[in-house]
Amino acid sequence: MNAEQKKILIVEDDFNFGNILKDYLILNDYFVVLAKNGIEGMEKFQKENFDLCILDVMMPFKDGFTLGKEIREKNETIPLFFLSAKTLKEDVLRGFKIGADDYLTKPFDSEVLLAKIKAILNRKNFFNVPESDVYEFEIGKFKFNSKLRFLTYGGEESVKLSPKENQLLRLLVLHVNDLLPRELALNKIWRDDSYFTSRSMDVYIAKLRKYLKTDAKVEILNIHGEGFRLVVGQ
Amino acid sequence: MNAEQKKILIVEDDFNFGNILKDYLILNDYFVVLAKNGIEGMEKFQKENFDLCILDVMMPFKDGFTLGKEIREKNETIPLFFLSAKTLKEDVLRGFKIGADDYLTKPFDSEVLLAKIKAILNRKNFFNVPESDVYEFEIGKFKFNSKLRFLTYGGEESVKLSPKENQLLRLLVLHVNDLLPRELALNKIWRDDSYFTSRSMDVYIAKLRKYLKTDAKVEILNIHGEGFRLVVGQ
DNA sequence: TTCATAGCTTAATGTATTGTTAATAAAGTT
DNA sequence: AACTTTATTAACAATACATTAAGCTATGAA
Repeated sequence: MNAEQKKILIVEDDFNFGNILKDYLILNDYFVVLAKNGIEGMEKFQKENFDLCILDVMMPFKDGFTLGKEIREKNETIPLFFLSAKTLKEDVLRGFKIGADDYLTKPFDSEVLLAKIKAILNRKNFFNVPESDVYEFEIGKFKFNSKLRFLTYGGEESVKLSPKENQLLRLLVLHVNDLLPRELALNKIWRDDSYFTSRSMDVYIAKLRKYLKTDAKVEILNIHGEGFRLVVGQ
Repeated sequence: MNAEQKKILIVEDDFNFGNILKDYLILNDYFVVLAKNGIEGMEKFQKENFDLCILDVMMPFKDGFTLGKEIREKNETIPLFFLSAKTLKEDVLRGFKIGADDYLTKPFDSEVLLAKIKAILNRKNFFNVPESDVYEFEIGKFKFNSKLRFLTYGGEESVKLSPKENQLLRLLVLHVNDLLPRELALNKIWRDDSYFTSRSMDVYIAKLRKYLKTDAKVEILNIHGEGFRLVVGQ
């Protein structure tokens, strides 16, 4: 996949239908992961960052509603589409109650689905952060390598960063002098924005501040209620 | 209205249908404004902050698509629902292209509409997104950044602004040297103009005056019974 | 398998920020 | 003068954040 492509997770137990849908979306330049059931769907959801989930409702082991609910608990913002042959009002209502962005009844028009996907993914929101392949950064007098996970000050005295420290610092650097919204970091790194992950993030901010305090010109500022901001003085 | 209610703008030329819809939503605890056509719809949209717009597609003078487009230009994130008797695929696609969040064909089930409204308004998606791309301003010798919520004087000595201070100053700046009607600020920021919110606004005016007094050429004047005016001397 | 440990989460505690309301004074209007 | 509107400061409660420490858990070495 290339960095600009949006990632879509499809969870669909009907092998044929799932693959047709997958191919159609790939043809339209999305990066698609297909899971065969709810269990697998949750696993794949946890493993990487998706921009959208399309869930079939009727599936063995774990149905789409249950899966959708679990995903919604982990991530309050990711768009969810339900697919179903059931056109019962109760089901539709249930879908929206879980926090669906749309409920499509089979058969549906693929062009309309595509339009809906586009509309929701092109919407301007701060979760649309382009991926980047860059992994070497300068932060004041520090050098930060996010691939090898270390931080050096003036060419020596290297600090090893843990995976989470590393990811957080990386996100901060990618937004230098600008706002890194709290929710963005939680969604990207923790894949879950609950009270506790938010506390956890605070702990990591404290750790990073400790590492960075050797250079007085480098600071992590808080913007109350919004997020953090890595400032590098000239 | 009370400040917790979500505000919905309905634009619908069919008087009966519009009123039924309005009453139904009011019954479900929304604050609703009904406009009879596209022109009036745009006027009302400009006056206060809505959380959602429901637009009928076929209307005289200005159709729903045109209005939707204009609203989208002003506000990239507000949820838009289109209502139409036309079920033509081309129309649906056109709606989504404009940036619709949903396209409902009449007749539709009111419970389903309600579920969709709830789902989209309870979503934590869009609240934090800056309303506009312009967020850097000069006020005399001050620099004001409404995205990062700070105010600097002569390049240093930065004052952090709280969300409310920030919104108020932003509105004042957007009306520099001109009247910012009290009512407008209350509707936009407090979403409610009662006695208490008005007192609250006075408190914020006092705070801003304190921040701005370093530059004698910058003043917030009161226009008795009308509102405030941010004056910047040459 | 057991053990040590790095890495992460949760708890505990303290501090800061924010927005509303109150209290009181001052200014403007009629 | 009587009334309304605005000014300013302060008290308060509700959140949000900061920091340190303690408690888990998965991983890999022995």
